[in-house]
Amino acid sequence: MTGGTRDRMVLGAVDLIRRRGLNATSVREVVRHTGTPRGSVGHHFPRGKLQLVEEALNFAGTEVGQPLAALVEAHGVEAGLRAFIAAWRKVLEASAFEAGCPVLAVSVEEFVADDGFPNPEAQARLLDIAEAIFARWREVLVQGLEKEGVPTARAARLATLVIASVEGTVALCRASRSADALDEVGTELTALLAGAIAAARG
Amino acid sequence: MTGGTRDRMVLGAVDLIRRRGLNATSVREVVRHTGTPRGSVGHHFPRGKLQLVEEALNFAGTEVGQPLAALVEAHGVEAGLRAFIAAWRKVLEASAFEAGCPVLAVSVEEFVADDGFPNPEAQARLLDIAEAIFARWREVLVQGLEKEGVPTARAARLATLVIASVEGTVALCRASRSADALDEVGTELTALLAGAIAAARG
DNA sequence: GGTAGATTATGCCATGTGGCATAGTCAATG
DNA sequence: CATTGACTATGCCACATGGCATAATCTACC
Repeated sequence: MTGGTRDRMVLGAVDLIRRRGLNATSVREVVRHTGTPRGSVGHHFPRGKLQLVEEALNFAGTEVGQPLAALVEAHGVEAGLRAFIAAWRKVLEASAFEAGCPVLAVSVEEFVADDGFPNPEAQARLLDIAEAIFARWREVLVQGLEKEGVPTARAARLATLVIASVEGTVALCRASRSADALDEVGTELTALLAGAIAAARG
Repeated sequence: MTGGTRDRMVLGAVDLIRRRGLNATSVREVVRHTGTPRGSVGHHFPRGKLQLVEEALNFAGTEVGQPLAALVEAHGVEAGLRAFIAAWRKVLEASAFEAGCPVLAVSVEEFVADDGFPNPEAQARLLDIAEAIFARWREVLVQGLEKEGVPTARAARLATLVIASVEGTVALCRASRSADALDEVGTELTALLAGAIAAARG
């Protein structure tokens, strides 16, 4: 099933949105980039570009969230944080700092339809998806922290901080074309979580 | 001098990039949006859209950095952090969570020229500017922290964390159309800085 | 008043875009 | 082997975009 035209299109959309952002990613470019038949777009995605982007977002969200959840479950939040950061470093370095997080990209842009106008409904759909993805990632961390004894309110704040700061750091790294910021943020977040867990135990 | 055509264009570009992002912001839209003469674009910005965007970025960067530096200088890092967060909350709430940080937007997109192709040189110029802006903001915090006795290395890490997490949080807030994440992150960052300063004193 | 330079008005161009319609191809099934 | 439905090929549309060229208009300043 993988390798089908449809999947290649979704994958290609993820990759292009990662690099160029939402509006700079054209359906035609996805098609060129993936060597996929142009005429099949309307067949596989009857709702057009919006549907393609929605599926790309959900795919990317799961691709990150699934392993994260498994790792936190198996080895705890701290291991999860390390893996989360390591995964983003890999995305950055493997692309010479040209690729980032597609969910962030969508959160920061406004979807402009083919008529050149923003479409409030479409925009709301995309933001709903982005919000849900971030929420899922966050929830994984919240539960991991609670499992370590961190009180709910604190766990919630820390989880938000982790997601927000890592996403922000990935953007900073793209701007500076360097992973240094990831190291700095990783160090502080690691210590912060360790401290919160230690405090919960004491 | 303020209110001139040129300045209105730069201001308009800042506002549109804030909301729509880099590539969804067209020069023509800036012109429409500001009631500014279309024919003057080439006159005031001979290097075209790229130049407009460059100036918009630098303007936005200074608009944030200047007050931040003044506040940190006058009342310390913790006051600076509070103001930094409050400023972003204002941007978010005043726009119904439709506006964010233009520097972040540029960091996350790839500039695509009018021929439909990305231009490596142009992209590098924009990233250089974004990097410099983030670096300036960060430097303000670093110096503020050092002034409170926080060791250089730690101050650097904390400053990066603050910039990255607030930028990330603004994006999260756009996705969730709520300022809740800003509260959570603000609480944690405030405590973190206070702790680092207290530790430096003790 | 007139003249030079800065500013604006307006139209054109090549090109890209998303969506669609029509027609063609292919594979599985009867 | 024929037929049916999924998939693909290709061209077209209306529209937007950035840049430019030419002409008109303002605005000092002499």
